Amino acid sequence: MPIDARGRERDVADRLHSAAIHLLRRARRTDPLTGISPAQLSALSVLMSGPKTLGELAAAEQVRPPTMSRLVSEMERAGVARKVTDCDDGRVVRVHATAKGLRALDRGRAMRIEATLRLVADLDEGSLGTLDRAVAVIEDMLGTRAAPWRSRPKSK
Amino acid sequence: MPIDARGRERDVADRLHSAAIHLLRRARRTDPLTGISPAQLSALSVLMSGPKTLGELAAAEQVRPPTMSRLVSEMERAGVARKVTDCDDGRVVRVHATAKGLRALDRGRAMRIEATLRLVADLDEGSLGTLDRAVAVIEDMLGTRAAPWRSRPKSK
DNA sequence: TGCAATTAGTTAGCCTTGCTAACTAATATC
DNA sequence: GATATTAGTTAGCAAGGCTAACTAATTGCA
Repeated sequence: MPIDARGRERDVADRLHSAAIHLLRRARRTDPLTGISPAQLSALSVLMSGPKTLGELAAAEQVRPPTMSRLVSEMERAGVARKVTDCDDGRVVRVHATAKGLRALDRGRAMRIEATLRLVADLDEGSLGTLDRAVAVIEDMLGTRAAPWRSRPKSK
Repeated sequence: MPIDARGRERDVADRLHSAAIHLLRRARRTDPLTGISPAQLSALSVLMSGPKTLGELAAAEQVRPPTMSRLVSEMERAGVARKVTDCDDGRVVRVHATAKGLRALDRGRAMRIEATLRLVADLDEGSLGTLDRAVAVIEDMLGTRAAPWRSRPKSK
């Protein structure tokens, strides 16, 4: 199918992309208050389901290994994560969230979500349901399950 | 209403936020191919509906004036935008997209959207409809109408 | 066994894009 | 005409992407 025949899909893709940009720009404004950076917070949320190797973490976060390497090093300096070299394979690094990290996640997450929450809180039940379903569609689409903080065990 | 009573809203806000992050990380991977940066592309899309002052542009893009000032200067250097000092008020700078800028927008936009489109294209009709409605909800929520490239004149 | 290939992660160095603080220049106000 | 105020800019910082090139560990095979 030629791509130009996909008017509807293109329109949705376009507006979805734009909406994501503006949503994040809005949410980002509260970041300086949390004491933990967005990228760290996102990585911590992945670690909540258990330790991950650096590579797994990079893949989950859809960034390159060097990016994750630096991020994790900063997280270790900040005391929110710990790097543990694997016993069996000396190359792999397992990254654990520390107790401090988990606490920071709770705090930071709450603050970051707050901005989005303030928007969402004004919606009627129908709109909320629409968003809910759409997010599920996106999660499936990307193969990323949103961070499994709730009753949503990570299967991947 | 205490914030902890908002379980549903919080869950949606949380996952929406996370979905937006991962969606953009995915789309961003094509950026190096476009020859134009994401921020420039987004700004150009705003300019498509006509010239804007630098301040208006900053507000539309939800960034601070210095950020937009630099971005526009780079866009001018790249030949995709032009700054014109207002005749009546020598302080204000009107930013215009150039023809080259509009062409770049078409090209760049196409490439960026392509990544999202590839995801969206596999959805069934129902999921697509869900996304469509959700995006409309988000646009209303943020007061941002997605860039009016299509049949969606900017009213604001 | 020992050496080559592969794999995981790191280091170095670059770029973009946010920000605040402090500035300039133009306008508005009194 | 002196003083606000307003629009934008400059300077300087930080986060967080990337690639290229490296180290160290493991695998695999001759």
